[in-house]
Amino acid sequence: MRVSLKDVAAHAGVSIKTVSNVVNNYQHVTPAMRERVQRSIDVLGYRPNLAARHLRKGRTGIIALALPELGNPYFAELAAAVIDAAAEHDYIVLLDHTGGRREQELLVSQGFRARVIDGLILSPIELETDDLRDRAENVPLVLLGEREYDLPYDHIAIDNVAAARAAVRHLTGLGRREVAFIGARRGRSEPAQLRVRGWREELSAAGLPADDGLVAATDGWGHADGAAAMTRILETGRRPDAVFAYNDPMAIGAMRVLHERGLRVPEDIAVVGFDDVVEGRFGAVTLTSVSPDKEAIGRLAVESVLARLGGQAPEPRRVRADHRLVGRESTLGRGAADDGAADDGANV
Amino acid sequence: MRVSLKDVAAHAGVSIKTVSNVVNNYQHVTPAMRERVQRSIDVLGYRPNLAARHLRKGRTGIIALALPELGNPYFAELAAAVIDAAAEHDYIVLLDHTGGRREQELLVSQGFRARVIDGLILSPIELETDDLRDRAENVPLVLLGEREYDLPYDHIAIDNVAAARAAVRHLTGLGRREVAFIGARRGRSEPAQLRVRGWREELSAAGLPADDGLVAATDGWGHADGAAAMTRILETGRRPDAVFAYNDPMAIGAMRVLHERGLRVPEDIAVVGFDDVVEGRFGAVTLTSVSPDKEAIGRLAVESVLARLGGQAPEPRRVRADHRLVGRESTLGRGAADDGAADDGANV
DNA sequence: AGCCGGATATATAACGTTGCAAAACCGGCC
DNA sequence: GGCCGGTTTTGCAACGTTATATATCCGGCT
Repeated sequence: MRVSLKDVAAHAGVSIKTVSNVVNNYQHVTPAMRERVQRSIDVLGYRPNLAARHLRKGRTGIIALALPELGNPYFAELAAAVIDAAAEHDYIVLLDHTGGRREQELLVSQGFRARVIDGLILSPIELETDDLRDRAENVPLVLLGEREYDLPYDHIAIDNVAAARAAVRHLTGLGRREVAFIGARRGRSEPAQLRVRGWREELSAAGLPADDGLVAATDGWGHADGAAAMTRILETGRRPDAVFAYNDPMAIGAMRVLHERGLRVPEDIAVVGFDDVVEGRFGAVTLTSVSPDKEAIGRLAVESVLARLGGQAPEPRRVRADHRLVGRESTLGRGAADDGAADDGANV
Repeated sequence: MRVSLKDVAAHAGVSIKTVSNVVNNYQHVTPAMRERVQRSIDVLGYRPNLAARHLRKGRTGIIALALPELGNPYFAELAAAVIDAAAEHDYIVLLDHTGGRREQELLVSQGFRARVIDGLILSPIELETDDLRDRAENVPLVLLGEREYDLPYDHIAIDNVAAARAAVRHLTGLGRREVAFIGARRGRSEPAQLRVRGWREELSAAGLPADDGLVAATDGWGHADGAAAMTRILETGRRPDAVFAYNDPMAIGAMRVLHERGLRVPEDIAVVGFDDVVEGRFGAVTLTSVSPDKEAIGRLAVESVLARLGGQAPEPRRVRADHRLVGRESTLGRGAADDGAADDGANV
C-alpha cells in the first residue's frame, strides 16, 4: 500500500510530527535529524497524501478553468497559457468546457461540476448577471472574455470596443466603405455586443452608416457558422467590400464561402478576424486579425484567482490585457508582410 | 463556514451516519426519514466535502489527461471527448500538456505534476520504454497515440499502419506515383514510425519505390513545420505529385507553400492529412484526411482507466479505435463531395 | 405474551495530515 | 547541582467522510 507519515516515522524511529516537520521544511529541525528522516523518506518513497493535506488545510492546489469550447483554437491556446501560469505557482488546472450553454455555465459557476477547487476561472457566454448574483459558492471567481457584469468579480479582458474599432479603422483606412459584421449572437443580446459596438462607433466616426442589414447573427462561433452567415449576407444581394468577423474561425468560414463564389479576398472583399489563431497564418489567403495577448490573459487570470485565496478580498478589478492588430493578406493582399502590426493605434 | 454532515445531522435531529446514508442513497432508509433529512440538507445547503470523501475512500474522482499540446486542434478535440466521457462516469479531468518533451512526460508519468488523481491518460511523444518501466507509481496508466510500448499498460489507438496505407492507397488509386511523406520526427526514431511504415508498405504493394528522398523529417508538428518540410522537399528540385502529411496542420502548412509557389492542389500535387480537424474543411482547398474516431478514443481511454481503478488489473489490452478516410478537394478536386468516405478499405 | 428476523438507525473508528500546546533536551549561569 | 531560556521533538485533536459492527424498531408468528 501507499506509504504514509506513520510508516516513515516508524522507519526513522521518530514521531509522526517530526517527519511532517521535515516534509514541510519546518525551521527548528536539526540538520542531523533532517537528514535521517529524509533518508527514510527516500528509502520508502514517501509522497504526501494531498487529500489529507487538503482536508486539514482547506486548500487543494487546484484551480478550475471553464471554457466554452476547446475546439476553438483560441481557447485551446488560452488554456495552455493558464496551465503554464498556474504551474509557476505550483497550481494544477482542472479543465472544463461548457459548450457556451447557460445550463453548464451555471453548474460550473456554482461549483457543481468540480468541487475540489480553490478557485475558478470562467469564460461565460450565456450566463446573465442574475445567474452569478446568487452564487452562494465561496470559491474565488475570475471572469474572462467579452461579457461584462456589474458584479464584484475580477474580470480580465482586452478592450473589445477599442480592438473592434481598430479592426474597422484598418478597413476604412484601406478605403472600404461597406463593412459587414459577422457573429452577433442570435437570440441573446449581450455577447459580441462590445465588438458590435466598436464596429458601429468606428463606422460612425468615419462618417459611414452602420447598417443593421450588414450584421449577421449566428448560433455558434465555428467555421460553419461563419460560412452560413456569409452565405446569408450574400443571398440578400448585398455586396459589402469588407467583413469583420467575431473570431478567426468564422472569418475563415466566411472566406471559404467567398472563395466558392469566386469573390476575391481582399480585392473584392477584405476580411478581418479576431483572436489571431495559428490557422489564420496558413490559409491560401492569410488572415488579418486582432491579436489578444493570450499569455498575459492567462497569467493575469491565475494571479487574480490566487490573490483572492486567503479569504482576502482585494477590491474587484477590471483588467485590460493588451491587443494589437496584425495585418495580413486578407486585407493587404499578396505580399503583405506577415506579422506586421497594421495599425499603430491598435495597441492599448 | 461550510456546512458538514454534522450540522445537517444536528438540524434534522438524527445521527451523522443517517445523513450520510441519505446522501449516498443507501437502500434502507424510510421515505419519511429520507425526506426529513433531505429537507435539512436543502435548507442548510449542504454539499459533501470531496477531500474528506477522498481521504476516506481513497478515490478522488479525478483523472489526469496529459497531451503534447493543446494548440493542435486534434488534441483539443480529443480532450473535449475525454472530458465528456469522464463526465458520464462522474469523473473530472485534470488537463496537462507536456509540449511533447521527454522531461515533462516523465514528470507526468511518475505523478509529480498531479498527485490527486485516480488515473492517468497519457499521450507520449518522446518517452522511451525504459522511462515507463521503472514507474513506481501505482495509479493506473493508459497510453494514447502512435507510440507502441512493450509494457503492461492499456494502449488505445487507431491502426496507424492501416490508416496510412489507406491514405497512400487513395493517392495511388488516383494515379499518383511519387508520394512524399512529411513529418517523420527528426532525431528520435520512434514517432511517426507507423505512419511511415504504412506509407512504405503501401507504395511497395503498388510497385512504387519508397524513396527516402521523399521523406521529410521535422522538429514539431505544427503548420510551420509542415511548411518548412514542404519547402525543403521542393528546394531539392523534386516535384512529387502527392504529399501525405503526418497530420492536418502540417498538410495545411504544406499547402500554403504550394500555393505560394503557384503549384495547384490537387492538379499538380495532391495532399492528404491526418486527424480530420475542422480547419481542414474550410480552407480554399478542403483537405482529404484520415479521420480517427476521437469520440471513441476518448471514451475507450476513460473506460480503460476506470476499469483498473479498484486495484483490479485486467489483462493489459491494446485497443484499436476506428478510422476512415474522408476524401475532399485536396485529392479529388473542386466539387468533391465533402465528408464522403473515399475508400471502402479504410475502415477497420 | 414472547420471540424472531429483517429493516432501519446509530456509535465508533479509521483515512493521513497539520496546528497547538506541552514535553524533553541542552548549554550556560548562579 | 539546580534553574533558566531557548531550541527541538512529541502527543493529541481535529478536518469531514464512510465501513463496520452494533443497537433499536416493528410486524408477524408461535
